[in-house]
This record gives sequence, structure tokens and C-alpha cells, in this order.
Amino acid sequence: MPARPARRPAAADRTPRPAAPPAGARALGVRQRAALATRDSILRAATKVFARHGYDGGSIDQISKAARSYDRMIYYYFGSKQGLFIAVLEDMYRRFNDAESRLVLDTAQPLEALRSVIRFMWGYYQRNPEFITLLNTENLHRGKHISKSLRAREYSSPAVGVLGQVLASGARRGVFRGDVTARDVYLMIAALGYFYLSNRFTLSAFLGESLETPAALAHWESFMIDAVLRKVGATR
Amino acid sequence: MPARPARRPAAADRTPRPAAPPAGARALGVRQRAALATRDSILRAATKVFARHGYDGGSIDQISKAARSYDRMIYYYFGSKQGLFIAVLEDMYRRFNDAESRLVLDTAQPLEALRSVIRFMWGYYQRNPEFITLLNTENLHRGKHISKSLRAREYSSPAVGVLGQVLASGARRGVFRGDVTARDVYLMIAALGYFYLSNRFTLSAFLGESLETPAALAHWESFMIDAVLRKVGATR
Amino acid sequence: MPARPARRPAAADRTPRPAAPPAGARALGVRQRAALATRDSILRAATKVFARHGYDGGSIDQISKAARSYDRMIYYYFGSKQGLFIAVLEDMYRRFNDAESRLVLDTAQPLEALRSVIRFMWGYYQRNPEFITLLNTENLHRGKHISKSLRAREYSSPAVGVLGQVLASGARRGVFRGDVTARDVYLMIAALGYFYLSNRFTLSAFLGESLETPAALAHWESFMIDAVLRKVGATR
Amino acid sequence: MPARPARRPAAADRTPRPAAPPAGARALGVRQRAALATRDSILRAATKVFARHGYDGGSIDQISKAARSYDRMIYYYFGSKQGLFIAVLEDMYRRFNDAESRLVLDTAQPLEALRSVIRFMWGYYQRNPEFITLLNTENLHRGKHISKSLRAREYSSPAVGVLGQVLASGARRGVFRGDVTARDVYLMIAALGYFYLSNRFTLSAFLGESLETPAALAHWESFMIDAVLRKVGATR
DNA sequence: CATGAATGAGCTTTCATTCAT
DNA sequence: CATGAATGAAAGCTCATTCAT
Repeated sequence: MPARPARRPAAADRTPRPAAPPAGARALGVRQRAALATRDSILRAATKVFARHGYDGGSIDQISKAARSYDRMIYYYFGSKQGLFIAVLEDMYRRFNDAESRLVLDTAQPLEALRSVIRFMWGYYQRNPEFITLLNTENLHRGKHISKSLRAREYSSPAVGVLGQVLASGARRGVFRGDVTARDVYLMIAALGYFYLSNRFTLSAFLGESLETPAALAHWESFMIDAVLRKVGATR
Repeated sequence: MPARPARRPAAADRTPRPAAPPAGARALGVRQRAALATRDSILRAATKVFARHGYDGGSIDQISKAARSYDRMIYYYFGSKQGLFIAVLEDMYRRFNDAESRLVLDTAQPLEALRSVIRFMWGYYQRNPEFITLLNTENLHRGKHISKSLRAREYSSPAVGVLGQVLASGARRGVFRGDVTARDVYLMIAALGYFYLSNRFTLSAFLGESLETPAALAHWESFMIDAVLRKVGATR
Repeated sequence: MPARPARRPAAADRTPRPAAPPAGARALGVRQRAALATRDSILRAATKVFARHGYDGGSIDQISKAARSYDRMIYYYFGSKQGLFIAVLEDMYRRFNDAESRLVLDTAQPLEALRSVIRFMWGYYQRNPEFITLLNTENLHRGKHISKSLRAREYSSPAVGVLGQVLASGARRGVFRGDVTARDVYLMIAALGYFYLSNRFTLSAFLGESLETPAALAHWESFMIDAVLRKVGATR
Repeated sequence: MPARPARRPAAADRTPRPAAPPAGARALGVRQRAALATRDSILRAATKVFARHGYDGGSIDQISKAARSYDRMIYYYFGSKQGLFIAVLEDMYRRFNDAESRLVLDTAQPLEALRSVIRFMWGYYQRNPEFITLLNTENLHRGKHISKSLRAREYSSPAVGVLGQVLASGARRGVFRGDVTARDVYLMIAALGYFYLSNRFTLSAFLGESLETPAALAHWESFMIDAVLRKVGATR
């Protein structure tokens, strides 16, 4: 079986682009289209501003200006600052979920498939830095916004499921030990990549060296892969 | 050689308590003592408020009231909100460094020593949650405050050094492979523990389960230990 | 040719009244009219407060209260305290320019026309004391506000031009010497009137006598007229 | 009679230097001398700061720092901000009076003597720009500080007296008309020079040309001299 | 639908001044 | 005498939000 490319072209998940209208939707009138465009540009701007300055540091005014719109429009479409932030989080999760679901793996090659998952997440974090800062801001607020979201539940990581198949396949084939759950491996991968990137500024100051050079990034990628493979007991 | 306790009593690093006056110092006058107390209570309050609400979310007013002092005093002692935050970060690093330096290990027992390091950091993060949120806030600001600190350089993690000895000792004894650096192992430990705790709110929502039950915490501790030991190639 | 009255009724330049809407403008909605009224009342109040207490001595709060409006509105309409002050200066210049342009002179009677110019400026300074204090405040700040104004250049004293015609006419008729420029005569008139009024408080203390009695004012007016006429070489 | 130099070397009135201890005073102790030095440096700094930023724009903190002293010392020596400003004004008047009293004229040559008075004042304003801005600030406050000064009365312009002698001498000799008072001529000289320098920033913006070039300054000096001489009816 | 205008509470910071040793 | 510490009011300005067309 040919080893299919692990994931679609990277460009796909790069820019935060709100959802296209659902396929079954009717053609929209010009006004509705314009309204959607306004909403989208606000959501886009809010993502950028909240990612950069956090929830408290980002201001409505800053966002409406960045969206070339007006304060009032934010309240029109999102009700409040909190409502806007919730929408930003939902959109962020949706895009992440979409990206994960585009991850195509060959479970017949569990070792390489596992490597692909790691590379995917490591790459996603790097290409979507707002993903990290938005999550950090939300955790600073103890998850109070996401817990208000009705849609949050819809996004259950497809990657964990895929990972389960990979691990099971590996165990069946005797390349992996069978005693680790997909959830834990997923957390391990996330932790190693996320922490490194999220904390790179204070770590640089603390360790006295840059973590952002291409060499340093490549080194950490192979470190992560090695650590995860050893954890699942990969025999090589 | 007997396996000495890995670290001093946990209580030592729990509350943010500014440094005691140097041993050689003269006795202070009443007023000087009161002044120090004011400064300390502001620092203490600021640590709490910034840790809870972030840099932007925490207000000068909130801090001065929590310290039972006045806005003006913050500027008297720290110059600005930024200056206060820098002082908070410095104090946080100092306490972390102190705690790390109190970590006593028996390098003759590298396996157990490594376990102790992991447990120490895992424990420190749990007992000092402000450590995590302050660092996250600072990373949101791309490290701009800590890079202004002149004292930041003084705090170079003693734990990394100790870890190096442990790894070397283990390698000499043939219990560890010798191909991993102390820095990388340190980062790995930090990543696994920090990420789990820092992101527990959004992870809970995403995974649909609590990560904070005693069982979950204990499970993750043993997961981390196993992952790290496997990474360094511990033969057991 | 009959000697027409030198200027329109004095009341015209007394109160700082913002420009009426341009003739071609559409009728304004109620809200737009109210908005203009708000802006105007702020500008009016600011003129009064800055004139009375200077730029630094006048507070935003004082102004917004005097305008029966809110602090926020000042920033809404003028952006900043500096922006408001610039608007005040521009408005002051515009009104002064308007008043100067209403000055109608009979150049066929150069001597009387020159006297009219002097009386006009002397009268303007007295009727518009804010003109003097605003200019003094701006000069204390070394002209930094007016130099930021884009509109400042639009106000080139019409009086200097008129004065030039008067002097030329007088020279042609042999009543004036032809060796003084309009600019210098303008400065001389301004200096004599402005300084006397601007510095009347310290001069009173220094000279030990009041300069503000009607007799004193009338005396200085004729002194100025005599001095200027002699300077331009008026033969009488 | 030889034309003696009209005034002492210019340097004499350049720097604001507080009064030396009165001639009859006892020798001072070291402490008293140090105290005086502190007081002087505060007065010096206050003169500079108030001259630059006005009464309201200058802050106690700014002054105490410029004087390399402490806020508290200002209250110790001058009681309040107002008290300090009054002292600054008194010192300014004293220095101006001193400079005027050093003005030595040959009344036998009234024409040249009058020219000397004009040049002296024109020069004094230029060498002591703080003189102008301090007076403007005080006039903005309607002279309320100087009217509180007990010492203000002591400073009655010697120049007016001298000018009276010059004018009388000129009248006796038939070079001047005898119908102008010394006070009015004094005011005229002051007005022409003071206004030109005080308002140079707004005038530059209004007239669209610099008034501060050496050529412009020289031109205005001769303009003033000519205007004053004509006013007193000098026959040449 | 969209948008200028309005609102009052809150922000960080500086003010002149006084206390206590 | 001198000086660090303290004080509360007020400064200029921004905040998220709502009103009224």
C-alpha cells in the first residue's frame, strides 16, 4: 500500500478564514453577503487582536478599527465582547478540527503514521500562533468563555480517534506496546510542542538562548518524535 | 549511601514571601521596617492579582486595595505598572530558583534522582499556580517585561545543572543512555507538567473530562515519569 | 468719497461663535444639529477655560462641565487635549481674520484710515481678551500647537494687506513717507496695544498705578496713534 | 565729556544668580552656607522650570529633581508652590532692577542716551528670556502672586527715572519735544521689544516668516529706535 | 441595516502636600 | 536639619456599552 501524503498542503490551515456558507445554502442576496463579509472581517480582526493582546488587552475599538467597521457592529453581530470572544474561540476550534480531520494517515504503517501526527501538530502550532495565545488567554480565565459555548461540544478531536487506530494497529503488528491510551499520547504530543512554542520568550530569557532558530526547531521536532516513539514502545 | 529525601518540606515554596533582609544588615528602624512591609504587601498582592487576571486584566487599584495601601505607593516603590510587574516576575523567578536550589539529590541513585526532579517540578507547579499564569501572561507579551529586567540573568536554573549530574551519573553506571542533554530533559519535564496544568480548563472542555481529580493527577504523574525514563533510555 | 464707517458694529466679533454651516449645505437632521451644538459648546467652553487658566491650567473636566457635556465627548470630537487646543486656536484665528476682513477703509483718506486700523486693533484686543491670553499660552509652548495645525496657514492677516494700501496711498499723496513696510507698522500697532493690555497686571504692580481706568486707556490710545503717525512720517 | 560705555559688560545680567549675602552679614557657618546653597539651587531650578512650562505646567517634582534636591525641601524653604513662585518673581525683579541700576548714561548726550536705553532693554529681553515668560505666566494669573509679595514694591524701575533725566535734558537742549512722559516712553520701548520676542512663535506662523534671524533682529532694533526717536520728536 | 452620538465608570499616572522620625 | 514614607484628589484618557435615528 502506497504511503499517501500524511496531510494536505500546509497553506490550507494557515489563515483564519471563517466558514464558507454551508453547501446546501441558497444563494445569498447582495446585502446578506455584505453583512456576512462585515461579520467575517470583525471575526478575523478579533482573532488577531485577542491573539496578540489577550482578552483583556484587546479592545473593542481596536478590533472594529482593524476590521474597518464600527464598534456598534460588534454588538450587532456578537452582542458583547464576551460573545465576540466566544465566537473567536469557536471559530478557532472549528478550524483546528477541520485541519485535524483533513489529516489522512496510513494505519498500516503505524510508525510513520505516528510521526505524521506529531509533525502535523507541531506544524499546526507554528503556522497558527493565535491558536496558542487564544487558548492561553482562555485558560487564564479558567475556561469561562468556552464553557458558555453551546457549540464547543461539537468539536471532539478527530486526531485522538485517528491516533487510537494508529496505536491499535501498531500494537496488533507488534511494533507498539499496547499499554498507552490515545488520549495520553495526544496530550504528550501537544504538551511537548505547545509548551516549547508558547513559552519560548521566557524560556529564551531563562535559558539564555534562542529557541526559534530553524536548527533549534528541527532539533526539538526530532526530540519530540523520539520521545513519543519511545513512550509507545516502538521497536525500531 | 542512603537515599536522602529529595527535597525539603513542601511548605517552603508555597507562599510568595520576599527575601529576608541579608544576615549582616543592621537592625532596621520602625519606619524602615514599616516601609519594607508596605513594599512587600504590594508585591504580594500584585503577584496574586496579576496571576489571577493577567497583566492587562489586573488593575493598579485592585492591587493597592488588596495590599491595603494606596495607588500612589505603587508608583513610589515600583515606578509604574510595568515596573511592578517586572518586580513580580523577578520575585517569582527568585523563589523558583530558591526552591530548585533546595532540591537535594543523591546522584548515586540516578533513576530515583530523576524521578525526584520530575516530582519536584510537578509539585512546584501545583503548589504555585501563579508561576504558570504569570509566565503565560509574560509570554503573551512576548517577554518584553522580563527582557527589561536587569536581574533576570541572575536566575539560571540550578535544576538543569543538577539534572546534568544525574544524567551523567546514570550514563556512567549504564542505567541511562548518554545521548540526551540536561536542557532537553528539563524542557520535556517542564512541558509535560506545565501544559497539563496550564491548559486544564480548555482541555477539559475539549476532551470532555476533568483533569483535576486526584486520580487523574496521579495518573499523569506516573505517565510523565515513565515517558521521561523511557526517553533517557532507563533500563529497569 | 465719503468716509465710510471703519468697521461693522463691534458686537460682531465679541463672542466666539463657530462658523455657520456653508450656504449650500442641506438642512441638517435633528441629531446632526444637536451634535454640532455639542461640539460648539465644547469649543466655546474650551476657549473660555484655556483663555482664563492657560493650556496647562485648564482641565478637561472643567471644560466638559462648563459645556454641560462629558469628558468623553471632548475626545470624541477633538481627539485629545492638544487637539482641542488646536481647534481653539484655529477658531480664534478665524474669528480674528473675519473681523479684520470686515474692516472697511477709505484709502483716499490715508491718515484717517491709519487711525481706524489702530483703533480697530486696540478695540479688538479689549473686546476679546481671550485673544491675548490664548496667544500668550501658545507662545509659552513655543508655538507647538499652532505649528501642528494644517489650517493655520489659511489665516494670513487681511489687515496687513489693507495697511499696505493705506501706506501706499498716503505715500502717493505725500502725507506719509514711503520708507516703512506694512508688516512693520502692523507689528508696531500690535505691540503697543497688545503689550499694554497683556501685561497690565505686572505693570500695575511695577509702576504702582492702574492702567485700566478709562482715562488711562484713552490716553494710551492717543499715545499709540501719535507714535504710529509720527513713525510713518505723517505731516499734519 | 567722553561718551562712557552705556552699560556694564552684558554677561553681568545673564544667569539668574540669587542675591549674594548682604555686605554687612557675618561669616556663615558651613551648615548655613550649605542650606543657602540648597535654597539657591531650588530657586534657580524653579526659575528655569516655571519660565519654560509656566506656573501650572511646572511641577514641584520637576523642580526638586532639577535642583538635585527633594520635594520636601521646597516646602521647607518656600512653604508652598505659590510661595516658591513668588520668590522666583521677586528674584527676577531684583535682577532686572539691578541690571537697570547698572545702566550708566551720559545725559548730556540725550539722543545717544535714549538709544542706549532702548538697546539695553532689547538686549536684556534677549539675554533673559525667562523674564518674558515668567511675566506672561504671572499676567495669565492676573498678577495674583506678585500682589502678595511684600518686597515687590521695593523694585521701582530705576530706568524710568533715568529716562526722565534724559528726556528732560533733551528737551532743555531742544533736541526733544517736551510733551512725553518718561513712563510712556518706557512703556513704548518695552512694548516694542517685549511683544516682538514674546510672540515670535505665533507671529512666525501668522506672518509666515522667521523673526529670529540676526538680520530680522537687527532690523527690528533699528525700527524701534527710529520709532521712539520720532515719538519724542528728536531732531536729527 | 447601519451608524454617528452619547454615557459613566474605569484606567494609569501625577499632583501638591504632610507625616513621622 | 534633613529625608524617606504616606496621602487623597485629580489629571488625561480609554473602556465596554447603549441611545436614537
